[in-house]
Amino acid sequence: MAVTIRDVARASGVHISTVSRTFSAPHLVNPETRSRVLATAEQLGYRPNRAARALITGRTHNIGLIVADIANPFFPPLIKAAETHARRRDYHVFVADTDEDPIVEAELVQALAKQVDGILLCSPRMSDDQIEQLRREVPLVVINRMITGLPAVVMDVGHGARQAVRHLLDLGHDNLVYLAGPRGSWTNREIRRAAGATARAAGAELTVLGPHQPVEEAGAAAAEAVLATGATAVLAYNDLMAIGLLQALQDRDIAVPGQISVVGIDDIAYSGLIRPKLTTVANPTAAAGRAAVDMLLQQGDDGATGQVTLRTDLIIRNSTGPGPLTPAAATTAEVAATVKE
Amino acid sequence: MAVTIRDVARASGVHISTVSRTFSAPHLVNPETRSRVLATAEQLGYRPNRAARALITGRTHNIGLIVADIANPFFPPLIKAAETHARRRDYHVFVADTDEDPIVEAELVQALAKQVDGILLCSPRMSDDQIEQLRREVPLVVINRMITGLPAVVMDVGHGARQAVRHLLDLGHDNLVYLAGPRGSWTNREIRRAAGATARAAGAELTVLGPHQPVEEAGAAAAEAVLATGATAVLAYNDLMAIGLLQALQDRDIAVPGQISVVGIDDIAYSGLIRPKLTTVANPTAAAGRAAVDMLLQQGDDGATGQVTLRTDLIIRNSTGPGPLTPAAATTAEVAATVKE
DNA sequence: TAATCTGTTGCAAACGTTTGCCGAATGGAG
DNA sequence: CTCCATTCGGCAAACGTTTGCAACAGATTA
Repeated sequence: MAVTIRDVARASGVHISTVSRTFSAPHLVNPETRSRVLATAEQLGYRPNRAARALITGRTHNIGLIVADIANPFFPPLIKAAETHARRRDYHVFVADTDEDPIVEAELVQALAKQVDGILLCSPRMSDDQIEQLRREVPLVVINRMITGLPAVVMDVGHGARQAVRHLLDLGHDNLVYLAGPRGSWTNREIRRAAGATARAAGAELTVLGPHQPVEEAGAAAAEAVLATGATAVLAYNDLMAIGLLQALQDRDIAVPGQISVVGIDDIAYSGLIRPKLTTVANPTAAAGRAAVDMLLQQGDDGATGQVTLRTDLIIRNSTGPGPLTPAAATTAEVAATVKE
Repeated sequence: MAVTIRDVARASGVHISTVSRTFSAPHLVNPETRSRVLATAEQLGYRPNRAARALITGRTHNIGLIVADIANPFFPPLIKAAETHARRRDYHVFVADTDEDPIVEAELVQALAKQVDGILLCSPRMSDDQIEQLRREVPLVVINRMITGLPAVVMDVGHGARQAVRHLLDLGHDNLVYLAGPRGSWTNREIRRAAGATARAAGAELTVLGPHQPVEEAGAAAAEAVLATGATAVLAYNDLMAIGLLQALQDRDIAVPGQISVVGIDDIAYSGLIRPKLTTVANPTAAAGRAAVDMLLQQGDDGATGQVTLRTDLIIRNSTGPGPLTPAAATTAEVAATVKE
């Protein structure tokens, strides 16, 4: 059915090995022969069979990308960047969705292992042990999680979280809530730690509510609990939860930022589109995707297991405002000016 | 390095063909032998090599999914549903992004062809001819485009567009704008035709502005042109453009729906989160993804090339309101009640 | 008792490539 | 004219499976 290397060889009067070399080691074949082979190949519509090639070379030229939830707007920009970047290097990308389930996660890595040259693991929910185990079956790069000895690309969410809390403190809030993300999330632990430390250092209170699934519904559902704490400012694990919370507060006629300030994390596409515009911590997800691909593809050469950290930054918009400790005159903008380091 | 069928055979004292059959045709091997083989396989951590299997069976158990823009919020729910559904049937999914470029699109199909059992083509921008050409190289299912003779899953956007226009007419608008989508989009043509016909039948005016890239920026950029037409209601190719327009109007202090009504299409996740909440046409994208996968996997059996049409429906929210022809008393809700067929 | 059938297993070819090895042809140096 | 180096292309084995065919044993039938 399909046209193979053998057809091209026959049609151009050379041995199949010459055809093979024309494609995989052109410098080893006479320019004249080469162009003749190339011509007939083109004419016959020949395309190398990657499966066959993979069988003998051991390199598939495919990579896997495993994320918790494709529909979570945090991921698509990362997926897009990784795919485009990989393709530019002649790699194709399997994308798979674990639905936030660590078991599915592990199964997926194993199922994909034989079919790819490596796997990008985004925000994995597995245990460190499990991940280290899997790393022995297939090259891995972890995104958004730090595991010693494992190549990783992380966003320095701690930095962003500190900025966010300091921003709230400067605005005159001293009773804060952290709306926690899913169990098993490294990012969640980092934020929690950074936010907690920053609040404590300033003598402010920070209540942790959670864990929650990182979705709107969870943010909305947490509204009652948030109000019950009496806090005047909330930092959410991600924008989705922050937006859910915003909606729920709006439904209860609670003014944001008038009565409560809300900060998200991620800066997903539409956090600037809702009203009030969401103050949030911007993550360079596209850059992370590209960096992870590069890391994965270089991994074969030397066993160097770098860890790249990308900077995150607070973006002050309209969902945060003065708290109870602020002189009434101070505006958000004035206070915002002081937070810049 | 990796453990192969041969290792399992040696370790369990049988021929490799018996091991192979244990996995691919269990009924052909003695239950006793089978369990012994299974046990050693498990113990050795054997996993069949899909590339090798593909080489001889011709079936890769992979499918390709090609979309115009992963980061466009219309696609992720479709991708997610398709991937999950495919995996449940033991298929893995390559996802690729064409960046709205028909040339990249064609290249991708060819590059993926040898590596998959079929390809899902989402909202392709290629010409019909090109697609029919490619269909000869690899099984194809087209999503969001109707081409005679080709298996397809389409959303009946015409239906939704008619509903939307009728809704606007009923509200008392008689000067409408259609903010067109990208050149080469079947969906765009369908909407345009349906909206045009419906408006014309009612003696209303419908100006078409475009083509545009299906992104927010394009919607925002079109604001001036929209105002210049003097229209009081706008139907946009998709929610993204509608939202962009909404923002731009807001920036110019033009009230929505007070002065201009806006309708989107797609009902992406956040069209209900922005203010005013966007009136839009809901597309069953997840169902489309699943249907397309089913279609692709059944295609091998009989050459039956079905075409599935999924229903779309207008969702009335707050971005549409009474137009110049409406008695001041009529409220959106009242008018809305009349549009239901 | 012989013939036939059924169930289980081994044998070997095949899938489409890549690649180490070897021989042939060519060309320049001595 | 001989020798050596270099360039080029063919040969065949290998990658990890699947699968048609044949062999064999035991059971069933005539």
